[in-house]
Amino acid sequence: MMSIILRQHFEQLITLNDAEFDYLLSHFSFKKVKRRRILLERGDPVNNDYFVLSGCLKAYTVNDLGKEHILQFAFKDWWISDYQSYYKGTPAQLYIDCIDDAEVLSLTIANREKLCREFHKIEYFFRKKSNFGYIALQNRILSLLNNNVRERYEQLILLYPDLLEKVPKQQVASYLGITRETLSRLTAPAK
Amino acid sequence: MMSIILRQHFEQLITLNDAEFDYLLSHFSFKKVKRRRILLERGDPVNNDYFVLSGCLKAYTVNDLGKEHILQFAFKDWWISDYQSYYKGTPAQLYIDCIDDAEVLSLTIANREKLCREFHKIEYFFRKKSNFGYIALQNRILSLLNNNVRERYEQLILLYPDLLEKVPKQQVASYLGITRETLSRLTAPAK
DNA sequence: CGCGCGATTGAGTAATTTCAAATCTAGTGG
DNA sequence: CCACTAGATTTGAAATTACTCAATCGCGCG
Repeated sequence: MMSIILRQHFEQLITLNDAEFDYLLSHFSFKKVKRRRILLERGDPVNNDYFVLSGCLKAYTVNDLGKEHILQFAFKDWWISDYQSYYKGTPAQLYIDCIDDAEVLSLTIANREKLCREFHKIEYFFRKKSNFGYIALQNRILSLLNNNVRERYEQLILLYPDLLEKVPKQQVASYLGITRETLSRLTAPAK
Repeated sequence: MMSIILRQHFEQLITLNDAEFDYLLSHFSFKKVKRRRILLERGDPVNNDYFVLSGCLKAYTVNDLGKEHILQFAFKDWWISDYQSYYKGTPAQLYIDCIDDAEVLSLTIANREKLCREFHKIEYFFRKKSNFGYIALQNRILSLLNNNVRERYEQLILLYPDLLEKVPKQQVASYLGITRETLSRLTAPAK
């Protein structure tokens, strides 16, 4: 079953015996999502954090002018949600769409907290995951502050070499905070 | 003593009796830092996470052209470090300077992990802190992606109304990812 | 075949940076 | 108390970068 992906994911940081993993898994629910389906819309209650088994998703905002800005992508082994609203119980600020047919395991905030209470090592796991996430976001901020558009693009491709195969260029542009035209000119042959 | 600040900080999320708090506190060391002193330089080993009791610090990078980009400020009740290097044990990428005479409590990574191992509720505390930090960084990224310079500035002042009293404007500009000249023109009387 | 989406290209425009110089301010020493 | 200085801020003008708008191209899917 696909749940082996979740188990391996947890076992990168902690060890679980079969009974523990089964118990853990029982707190998730499995879901298939089709390409272009919307998983979450602004204003919705944010009931779940999604662990991606396969496929590809994006979380983004839409501004007054209707422009999308992508906060994160999520592929196999990644988590995605509107965390602000998930943790605080407020309505979603973000949208989450399926870019490519996906399978996810969703975890409610209540179940997450329950697991953390019941198992010290799961609390440890999520602390570490959050630490790594924090570091990744700091690096993204530094990249936005320090680097020009070309450098940001090159760093991104270095970090995720197969991103362009998974995601349309205009969405990469949106993630970088530039227009699709500017990205297109970046990758165009040096005039 | 100043340590009451630390206790209240922890007690926002968990409860500690006197013995527990004393034990916790014994894992920190107190330090005074003078204005303009450098607490951490690129290449240093990152031994500590700093909890600020008073004063003001900044964490920043310096690029090839010698330009500073401020990743975070830290005032009373905040934590500051080069987390990537702190958690991974690699040499510092960031600088940390004292903007205003400060008192801090420092916590080594070994002591942090020890406390988390020994007290489930401290693990809980740091998980929650990391979650909140993650959310704050996501919001900063969204602000960088979604908003123009004026909007970013206005949001920042809304979020930290007394920032300008604590920090020179050029450092606010550096935090926003713009030049001091641009910030100056923002705040200039509408021509 | 044709539609729709994504990507590219060109031209003009807007925002921000760069560089240079002038001004202001707080703290220091005489 | 005043003059001096270093740091911080402001202002101006030119250069650069990215954006907007518009048109075109390409391609896969139904």
